[in-house]
Amino acid sequence: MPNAEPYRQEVRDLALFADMEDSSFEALMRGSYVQNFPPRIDLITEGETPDFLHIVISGSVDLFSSWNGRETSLATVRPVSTFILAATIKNAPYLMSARTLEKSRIILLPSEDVRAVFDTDNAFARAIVTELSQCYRAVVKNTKNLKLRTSLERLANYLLRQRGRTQSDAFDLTTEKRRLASFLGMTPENLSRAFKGLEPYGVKVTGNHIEITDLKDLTGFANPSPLIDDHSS
Amino acid sequence: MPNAEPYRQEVRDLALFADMEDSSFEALMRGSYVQNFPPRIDLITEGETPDFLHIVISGSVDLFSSWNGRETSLATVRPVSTFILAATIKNAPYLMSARTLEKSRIILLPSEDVRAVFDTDNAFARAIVTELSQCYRAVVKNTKNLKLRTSLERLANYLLRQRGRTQSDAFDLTTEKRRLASFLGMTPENLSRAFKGLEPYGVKVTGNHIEITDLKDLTGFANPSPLIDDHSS
DNA sequence: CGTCCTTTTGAACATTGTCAAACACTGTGG
DNA sequence: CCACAGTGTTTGACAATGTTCAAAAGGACG
Repeated sequence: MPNAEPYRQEVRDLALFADMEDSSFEALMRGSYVQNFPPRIDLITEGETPDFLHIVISGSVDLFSSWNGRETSLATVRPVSTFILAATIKNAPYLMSARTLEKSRIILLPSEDVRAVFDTDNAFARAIVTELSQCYRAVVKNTKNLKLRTSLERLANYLLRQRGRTQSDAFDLTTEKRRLASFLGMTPENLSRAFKGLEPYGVKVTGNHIEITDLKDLTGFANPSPLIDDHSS
Repeated sequence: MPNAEPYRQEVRDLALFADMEDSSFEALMRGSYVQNFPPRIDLITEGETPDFLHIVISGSVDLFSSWNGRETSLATVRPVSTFILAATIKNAPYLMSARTLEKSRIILLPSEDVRAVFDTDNAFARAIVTELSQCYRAVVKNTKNLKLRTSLERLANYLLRQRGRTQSDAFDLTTEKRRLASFLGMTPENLSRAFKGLEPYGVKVTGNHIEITDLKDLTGFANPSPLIDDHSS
């Protein structure tokens, strides 16, 4: 397997790796691999023990989970960022499965190396705290979103967030509707109807394309809150 | 306000504080307070900036959140453990509110002190990583519980978890049913009916008292998974 | 063009929430 | 000690929300 050397700088620029000692970073890169995956390839399966910390360089990855024949999408990982840090550090079984959504390039850092560097490099240990805090808070926000809102409200707020990301009232969904439905905690059928249900609030849907024609109205209905929808803090 | 000195050992024994330098621990204890709160007192409100890291010494605390006039219970904190660590470390607004459920004794460590010690004490920084990983994984499990299971299944698994905690087929609920409903993501009325719905699987309810008369049957229905229900790893 | 998959639509159904009322429990003050 | 208020719980009827199943429509791709 090819070494991850060509992507050294991209990795180094991630907040997680930016402040660590050069020697620690070298140690991590030494055992690293890059791999290219086609779409819809399973990368990890929940319940397994973490062999690698994964870094998405290009493409995108779906984190999902199954139980009793049901399946739900929990998050999408986009470049450049890592996933399953907590499992790697604790050396505990994955709680989520991961599969590529599209052709993706992924760096694999052996978990043992990550833990070894965590034990010796204090700056790295602190960067992990920052990263985990962020992840924790993101999941708490997601839980509030699920428990405090109806599916229609979740969709409305999702669209407002996309609007914020793209800085535009018209944009394309970056996600298959099927997966979006799962992510928002509903069935595809229900999502389809939810889009219709937002029409009165100024949402126009044409295939993948969304147009928000009455921002004030939609915002009034969605009532977004920084304590749920802000994805930066 | 009284200093937390009398509870020094209980705090020191927490995994979060066990490995840190003596001098760091002193620095934390120096600025600390203990306070006794009556039941149903608001301790913190979501959106505020974290002044203190809280440690529950006795009693219990409800973590909850509100939006648009709705409210949901997210967790219960029982002795001896801390809460809102992530907000304290990131110095970011609380995502949850907290109130005492019963008469409670709580230690308050000034957030600034906690962050200062985090910056200088490497063992403490690593202990925080362990704690945050655990919290993160707990919330992920909770999300899976919410998204993959019906309310009846969540209740069944909750009862099995209580059975595990008490090591007994007959036990009392430690929580008001009203709050349990909110925690499980349903209304009190729905919970009441859910208890009835579990009767066929060998669950007998008398007020607060639960008796599991057919463990095999209930387990068959609940189908618990370590990747959702195990609250230790 | 045909196949496969996603999306949409309709209808029936299941689950969950809402509202109102009755009931049970707790603690207070007369 | 009892009456009473206040709160939590249960029950019933109903409404809203969400799911399932089936089928049609639309797109992507070999």
